[in-house]
Amino acid sequence: MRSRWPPCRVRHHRRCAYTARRDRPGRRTGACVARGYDPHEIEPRWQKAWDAADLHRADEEGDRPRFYALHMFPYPSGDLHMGHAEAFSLGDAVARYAWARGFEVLNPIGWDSFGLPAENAAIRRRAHPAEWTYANVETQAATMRRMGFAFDWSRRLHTSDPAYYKWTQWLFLQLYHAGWAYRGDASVNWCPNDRTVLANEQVIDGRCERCDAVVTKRTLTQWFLRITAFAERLLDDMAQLEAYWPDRVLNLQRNWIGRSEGARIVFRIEEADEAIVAFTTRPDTLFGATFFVLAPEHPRARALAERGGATADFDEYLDQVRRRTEMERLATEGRKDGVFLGVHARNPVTGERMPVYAADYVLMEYGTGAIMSVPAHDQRDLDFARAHGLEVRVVVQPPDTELDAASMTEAADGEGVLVNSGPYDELPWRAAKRKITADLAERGDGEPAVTYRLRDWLVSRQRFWGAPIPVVHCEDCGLVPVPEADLPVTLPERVDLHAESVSPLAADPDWVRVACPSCGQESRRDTDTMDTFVDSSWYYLRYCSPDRDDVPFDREAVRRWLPVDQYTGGIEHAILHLLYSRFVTKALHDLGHLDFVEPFTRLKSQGMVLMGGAAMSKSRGNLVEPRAILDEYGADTLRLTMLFAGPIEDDIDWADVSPAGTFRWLSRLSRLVDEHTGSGGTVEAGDAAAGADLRRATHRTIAAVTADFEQFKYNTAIAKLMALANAISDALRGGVRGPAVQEALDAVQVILAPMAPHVAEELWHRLGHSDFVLRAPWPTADPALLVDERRRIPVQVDGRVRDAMTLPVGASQAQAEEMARELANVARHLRGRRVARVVWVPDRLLNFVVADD
RNA sequence: GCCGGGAUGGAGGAACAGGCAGACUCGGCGGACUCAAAAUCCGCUGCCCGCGAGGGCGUGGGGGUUCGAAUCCCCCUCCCGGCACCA
Repeated sequence: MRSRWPPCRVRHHRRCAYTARRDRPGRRTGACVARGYDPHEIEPRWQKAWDAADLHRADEEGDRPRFYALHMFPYPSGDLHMGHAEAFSLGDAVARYAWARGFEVLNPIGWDSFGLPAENAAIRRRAHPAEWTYANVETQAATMRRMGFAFDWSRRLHTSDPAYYKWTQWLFLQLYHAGWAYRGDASVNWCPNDRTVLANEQVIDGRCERCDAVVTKRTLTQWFLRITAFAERLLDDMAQLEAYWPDRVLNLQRNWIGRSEGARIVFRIEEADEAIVAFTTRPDTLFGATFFVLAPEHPRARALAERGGATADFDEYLDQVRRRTEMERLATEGRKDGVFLGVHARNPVTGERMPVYAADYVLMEYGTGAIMSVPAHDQRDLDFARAHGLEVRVVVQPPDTELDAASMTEAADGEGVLVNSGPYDELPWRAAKRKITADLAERGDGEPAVTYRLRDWLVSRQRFWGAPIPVVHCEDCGLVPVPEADLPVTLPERVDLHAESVSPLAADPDWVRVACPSCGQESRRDTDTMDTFVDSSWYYLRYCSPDRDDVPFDREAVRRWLPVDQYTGGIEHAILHLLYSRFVTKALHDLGHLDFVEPFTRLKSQGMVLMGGAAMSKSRGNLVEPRAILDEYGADTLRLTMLFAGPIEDDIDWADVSPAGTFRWLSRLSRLVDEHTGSGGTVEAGDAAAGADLRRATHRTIAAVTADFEQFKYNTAIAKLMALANAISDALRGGVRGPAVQEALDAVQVILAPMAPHVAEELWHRLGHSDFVLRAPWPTADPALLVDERRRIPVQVDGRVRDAMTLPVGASQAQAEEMARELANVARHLRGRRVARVVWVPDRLLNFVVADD
């Protein structure tokens, strides 16, 4: 059907909403009818030009200062989502700003391309995981190019490439040789659905982080990395991150590491010639310990039960406990169960015999797996004592309440003064802690100790799509690491992912069979692959020299670029990825491979992108995809909308923002430039004072916006650019022409370029420049233009603003008062009242304080 | 329970370091242009009283410090994030 409207005359893309509207009249129109602003023409054109000039390649030579801008690399699960769009918009703004500030910038990109989703997709599609993975990588790469991100594509990497995971395996062997990778039995988290073990960090509320299945415990022999050996340094080195990382992230890591100070105390078992060590943070309550509890999995528990004649009870309890899921275990909180082992531990200070129990409220993984129980001062112990009829004895008297041991239901776990504690009576609890610990140490019955909540990092995965653990199991030689020369241990090209009983690699006998590197006899490869967080724990090093096949990273290049100057990424990686990377960096440092101990000097985390208050998802029907926005408005609008929405660390609700509004502004800016360049000549035809006002506005904006960029406050930076654009518009309307306008528009483009690079580039060229805007130096504010000649001073009477006056800067109080008293409204409020005092804040405010008498 | 962060117009948010609360944007209302619509441009837009000049109230609630508090102090409510049978 032929439209009765004339066709849009403006040269623009067919997706322009004007056209779309004619085709589909019911459709709510976007703003895309702007004369002169056609992102669908501008954006590809400049992307091509940048590529042709190799503009974003990081130069290894040259003597400009270097800046490593890194954004967390994506996992290729389909196309980029809105979260990626925001995150990379931030990362790209950081990188482009660094360029403008004169740095040589490294802004690389790659993919975290190993992982379980590829395997699940492969099972559904009966294809190799690589197929799905690399197809998604290409999709994401294409969208990134449309977004116009200034990546150095020549350094692109994928963790699933053998050329990369060869060095992930090298890293594993480095840790192994240093004794920081070990195989151990442990009660581990097992996801029955994904049929693999999980790291502690991947279990959320007793469920699998990935698939939400209820996690159970299994005792298996697995590979661990000894991150706990670095716990103290992971805490201590936060000192150097404090000013540069979000407090929130450091706080999360501190919580996660969970350092607690206390003592290890030795308790001798009455009926056996042995001693069990317990960890406590409250050695001051030792006189109140009335029983003793072991974790059911404690290595000595069964032997003690045997000695106490409680074997049957113990076995039954252990069996019951083992069948519990984590969730069931937690559900027993408050109604403690456990079993008496028939033996007694001697309290080293009171000499009393304390019954020994096994109960699963004591965890084998924490402390020593054994505790002294002080029911009066620990809620869990009190619950247990009440359930089992055990004695409660108050030994720390809190300052404000009277405790009754017989009836108390809430343990007093706070401060107080010692009672019922022999020689320690009347000591404040903190002093008693130190004293009792010291006395025990002197007698050999204990020592000060620190325990961490952090566990060693479980890295074995019984999955296919990951880096194989480069170890051979030989009957004679035991564990034999694969020699470095034989790396990488590559994945088999064909794989059956449907094997139910064993992991995919174990199901491939040809792959498993290998000659022992040590003795040559037929042996078996380790069939586990590594947690993908191992892959991502060192990728920032690989970007320095991604093509080297003889070393994981070129030491000189690492020296040139690292540590990362500015790392950006999602808060969801506050613990896992960031903690692992910090650990690996420290380990490689200690092994002499790096000369720094923290990989990321500065960190900024962006918030999430929501839609209607909820996470976007296809099933929820609130999914907005970057491509849709790109199609309608282009990359600059999408990027700028994200950055304008609010502080970058806050969540964005897409329902609250307006890409149409952003698009309108870019169109307006574009028209402003055209209006200026078409206004003819560079003659200052306008009012000289108005021109000077515009120049002051320009320089004030430069100064303020620069401060904003330094603090990642892009939302306010954009607001200030908008305000300057309004000022330019007013100036043009007021007849101002020429250099003042040119200067203002130039500044806007250079400042806008990190956030909306295509339109800034286009307008920069329309303004008469021939080189790329990326090569233009960041504008500097002229201090002389930051000072006002006159200022508007509010006048208050008794703290309430009654009027305002304009005074020259530096005016005296006398001048100000004189002028203020003549203001009609001020005079009115002062009439008949006595001025008791005048507050004069030079160049800011005048306040008459009146006395009513 | 412990640790951390919040609460400002209809919405997102702004306010250096205690000094005109609400920048900038979205939305809304009115006007110009148009046969009409879109787009564009101009103006208004915290609430209440008032024709107006102007006045009162106002940054989750209550108290305090101060000439002056969104901002500092104390108490409280609610929201978000993390940790949590961790001895």
